[in-house]
Amino acid sequence: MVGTWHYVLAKHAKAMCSLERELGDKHGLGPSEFEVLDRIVHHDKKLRIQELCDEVHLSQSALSRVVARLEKAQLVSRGVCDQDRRGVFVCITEAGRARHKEALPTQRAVLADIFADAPVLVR
Amino acid sequence: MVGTWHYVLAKHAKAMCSLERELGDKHGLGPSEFEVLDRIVHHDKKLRIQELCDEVHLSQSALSRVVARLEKAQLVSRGVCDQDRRGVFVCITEAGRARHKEALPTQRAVLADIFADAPVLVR
DNA sequence: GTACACTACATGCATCCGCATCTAATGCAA
DNA sequence: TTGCATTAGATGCGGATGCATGTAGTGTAC
Repeated sequence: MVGTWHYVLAKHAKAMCSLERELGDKHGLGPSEFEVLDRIVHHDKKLRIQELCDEVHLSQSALSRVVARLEKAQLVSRGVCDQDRRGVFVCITEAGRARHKEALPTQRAVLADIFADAPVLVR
Repeated sequence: MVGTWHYVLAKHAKAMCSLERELGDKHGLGPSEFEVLDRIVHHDKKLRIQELCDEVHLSQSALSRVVARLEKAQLVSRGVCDQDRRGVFVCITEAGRARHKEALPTQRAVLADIFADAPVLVR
C-alpha cells in the first residue's frame, strides 16, 4: 500500500524528469505536449477538447493551454465544432504527426530504461 | 512497459489530487510538506537538508522552500550545523510531530482508497 | 420569444517547481 | 597565508499547473 505509493512516486519523478529533458532537448516537446499529441495520434481523428480531457491527466485549463502551445507550434490546428459551436475540435497537422513519430522512440527508450527492472503488475 | 507507465501516471495523478485536497483541507499541509514531515518523523533525529534531498522527490531548491514554509508554520526548526557551518539541520517541533500524527491517518485513508484495487507488484 | 440554468472552452491569478545563479563556508595546494 | 575549486543551501526567474471565473453558445420552461 504505502510501498506501492512510494514506487509510484519514485518512478513518476524519475520518468518525468528524464522525459522532460530528453523530449525537450531532442524534439522541443514537454511531457504534456507529447502526451496530448500521442493521444490524438492514437485516435487518429478529430477530437473534442473534452474527449482529450478525459484521457489526459491534466485539468481542463491546463489542457486548453497545452493545445494552445501545440497550435502555436503548428503541430495541431483548432477549429470550431459545427454541431456545437461552443466546442472545439483539435486536429493533428502533418508537422505534428512527423514530430510525434520522431519523438516516440525517445519516449520509449526513456521508459524502457526506467522500467527495465520494473516488477510485473499482477492481479 | 508503456502499460506500467500509464498505470503510474494515472495513480500518481489521482493520489496527488486527493492528497492535496484532503491534507490541505483537514490539516493545512501540501503533499510535499507532508512528505518532508513524514521523512523527518521516520528518522527521528536531526537531519541535514542534503539527507532529506536524497529521500524526497524534490529538487534542492524546492526542498529548501518547503522547509522554509514548515519553519514559518512552526512545524520544524532550522539550525546551523556545527561540524560544517554551511550545512543546515532540520529538527521537528512538538507541533510538527502532532500535525504529522493527525495527518497520517488521512494520508493512509487516501492511499487505501486509491490503491484498493491495486495489482500486486511481483518480480 | 424571453429568461435562466447549464455546458465548453479560455483566461486571470496565485502557487509550486526546476534551473541557473548567488553567497558563504570548506579544503587543498602553492 | 593566499588563492582557487568545491560544496551546502538560499534565491531570482521563467514556466506550468489548478482553481475560480469569464465568455459565448445551447436547451428548456414559460
